[in-house]
Amino acid sequence: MRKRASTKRTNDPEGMRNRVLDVAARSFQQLGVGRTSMHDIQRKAKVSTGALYRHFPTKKDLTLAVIGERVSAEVADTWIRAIEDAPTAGAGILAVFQSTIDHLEEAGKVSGCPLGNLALELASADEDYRHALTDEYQSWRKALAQRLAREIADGGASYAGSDPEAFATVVVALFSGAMSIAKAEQRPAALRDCLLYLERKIREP
Amino acid sequence: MRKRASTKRTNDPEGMRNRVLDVAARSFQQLGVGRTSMHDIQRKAKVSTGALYRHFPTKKDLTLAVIGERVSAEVADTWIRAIEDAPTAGAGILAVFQSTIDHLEEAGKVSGCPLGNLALELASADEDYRHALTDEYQSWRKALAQRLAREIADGGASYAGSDPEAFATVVVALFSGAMSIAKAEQRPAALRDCLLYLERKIREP
Amino acid sequence: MRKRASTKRTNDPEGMRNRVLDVAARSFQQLGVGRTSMHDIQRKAKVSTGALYRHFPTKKDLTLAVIGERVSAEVADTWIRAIEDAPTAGAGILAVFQSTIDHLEEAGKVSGCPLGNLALELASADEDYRHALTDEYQSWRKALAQRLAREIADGGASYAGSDPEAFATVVVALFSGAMSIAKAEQRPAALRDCLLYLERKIREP
Amino acid sequence: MRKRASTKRTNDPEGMRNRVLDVAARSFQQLGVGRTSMHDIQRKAKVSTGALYRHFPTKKDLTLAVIGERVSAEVADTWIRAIEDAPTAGAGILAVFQSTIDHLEEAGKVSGCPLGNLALELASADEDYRHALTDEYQSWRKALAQRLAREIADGGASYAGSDPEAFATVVVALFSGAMSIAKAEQRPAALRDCLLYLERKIREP
DNA sequence: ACAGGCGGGACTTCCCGTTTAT
DNA sequence: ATAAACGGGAAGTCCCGCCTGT
Repeated sequence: MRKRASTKRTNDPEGMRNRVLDVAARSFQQLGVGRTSMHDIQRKAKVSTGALYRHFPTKKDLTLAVIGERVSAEVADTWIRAIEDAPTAGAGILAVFQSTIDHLEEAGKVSGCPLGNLALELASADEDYRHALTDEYQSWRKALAQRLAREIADGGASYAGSDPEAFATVVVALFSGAMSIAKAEQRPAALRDCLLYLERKIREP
Repeated sequence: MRKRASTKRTNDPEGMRNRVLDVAARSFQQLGVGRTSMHDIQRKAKVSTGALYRHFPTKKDLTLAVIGERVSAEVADTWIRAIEDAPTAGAGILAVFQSTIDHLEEAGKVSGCPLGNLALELASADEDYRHALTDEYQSWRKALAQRLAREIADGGASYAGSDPEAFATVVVALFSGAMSIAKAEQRPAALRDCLLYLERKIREP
Repeated sequence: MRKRASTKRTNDPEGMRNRVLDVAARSFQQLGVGRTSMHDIQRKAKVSTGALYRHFPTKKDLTLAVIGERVSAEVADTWIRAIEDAPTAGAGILAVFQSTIDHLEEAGKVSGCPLGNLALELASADEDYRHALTDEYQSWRKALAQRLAREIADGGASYAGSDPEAFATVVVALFSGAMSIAKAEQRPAALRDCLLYLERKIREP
Repeated sequence: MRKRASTKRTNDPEGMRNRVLDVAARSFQQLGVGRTSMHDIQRKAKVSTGALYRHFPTKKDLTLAVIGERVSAEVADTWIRAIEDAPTAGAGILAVFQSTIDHLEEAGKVSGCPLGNLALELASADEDYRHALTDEYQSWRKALAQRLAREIADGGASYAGSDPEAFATVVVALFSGAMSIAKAEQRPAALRDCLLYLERKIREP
């Protein structure tokens, strides 16, 4: 009862895995996990069912891999490195808001914060998702808080008060929330309002 | 204790409609729209298929009704009335954060902001949803901004700067974002951090 | 985790079932059962997985339905009616051979005898298939044998000897075997040889 | 009883090849090519994957080898030699039918004609298969036709008419077709009917 | 008005033929 | 030469939103 069709095949597990993760990350970001079917991923990544399920036995496995390998990297690239490379924590924060606004305007549409999207969609679904997502939030806030703490110790960053952790949370919440509103409205106005507010607080505390 | 002069018919269209909306709103909030099935709603609201579809011909109709009638009311109850009834806008904002934290601790679990949940899930799915949701965000910010504007005109609310609209957005973003984090972490710590920050800014500007 | 997409739908169980059977019968005949996938059938019949499996829970169910409703009808149309309508059994037999050859030449390819194809492929796979297939062979031979018996009783059809059953089997075997060879060779030469032989036997016994 | 002067290596390439062909031929005959997996063959022939693929890089190669070396030999043994060794072509034909019936009754099951089975399964799949299979049919008919031609030239075999080629085809078709029916019915009745018919035609033309 | 039928499609399991690391 | 990994794809289960005969 089997069909045999012989076309040449090449084994490239690493490339295959990456292709799937890329496609999945992109679709999860734009449509959400629920609206992305495994079949869509197969088609867009040009991967067969067998190959897909060899690397990611369930959709959950794939989703967790996207969170741990792609969303995580995106948070690191967008926020953590930016914060660390900036002259001051405050300058880094403002820079990220500004560059996010620029990107959104270029793109012409707002698909939201990769981490925030998944957090809202998956947090109530499953403990494993929740843990993976809190880990990402933790890294994000920790990177911010550590930089702030250093500056506070050096007598700077007075806008953050004496509690760098709390202020890090405020920044993360502000960004996540503004992104939610921006996504609903499909325009970055909310982000711009928050940037304005932060500029005032950071530059003239 | 007396029997009401009621008709023979056991039907109660209005009551049924409300029952369905209640069940749906609750489930949408806790599981999301996608994970809530019409069958579940039927069962929990004790309504038959035909009766349900008489009132809400499609799931989309039901969802829009939940947004326009239930989520809207929740935003009004939780934020708009609280802001208007409080002695000052600032006090109102702090009170809402505080009471939200109290509620979450009582409930022992965090299902997130009703509006934020739906916004993230539905915004990218359909224009009709998006419009209904932005309307809610607008009302929320507008109520805040108007109160702030009044106080600024009276020489108060200096923490809000000169732009009440922008500060309103900041508050909404802060609340939404903190709720996202709180939902992911299943604890209201992020809200508490934000409350702390706001207290400092509002009380000693 | 569900996607909802609303496109209009129409319920037509009967039409759907027939569309599937048509497509399946055609593909089973041309490619064989084993080389026809349920997915192929879905695509060609423009039927969704759910709809397909509602009508035919397994591939076996579909295959048995094709045998009992389509192959059966084809045998009836091609052989049984032709035999009954012909002036004599012999004339009928020759006519079927001739018209088969004509059809094959027109088509330019030989996909074999619908019943024979399935018989060879499925007989060793499963008892249920076997029974369904033998039933068809029986009807075919029975129709031939009865016609022959009538003519023998009337003093005709001397070429068939005194045993109409055995001669019916010979005709069926001759046709099936010639079709096998014709399919392998992709030309109707074998059928023509058999027709020649039968003509000689029937016309000048 | 003496030990053979053999090499250290336990390998026996020729023997392995034969073992594989035997196992494959047997399984192809009983289950068909499609229902026979390379893994089954490996296991039954006690050969490792690599060893198998050294001799037969693809399943197609193996299948063609089975056709060209095993099926071919079976046709030669069963029909061609029998025809040549018999006192007359007619006697040979009858003998083959008879011995086939005897074998089937002994075996208690009917797996069909090795050539016919493969022909039906593979003819429509691939040109290479088709050619290999038509070659076998050709040899079979040719052997029959040549013997008949000799006898006709000697004034015998009047039952075959003047066209030995056509009658050879009739015999082959009759055998193949009867085998199909016998396989479907799992009893050699159809073959017996055909034998009866042929006896009458050949003995008392 | 209602229960059950219908069509839609997502997800997963299974196994097969082939390739590759060892 | 061997066993394990790999990519391909068929078959099936499940449930959902919607429609319809009674």
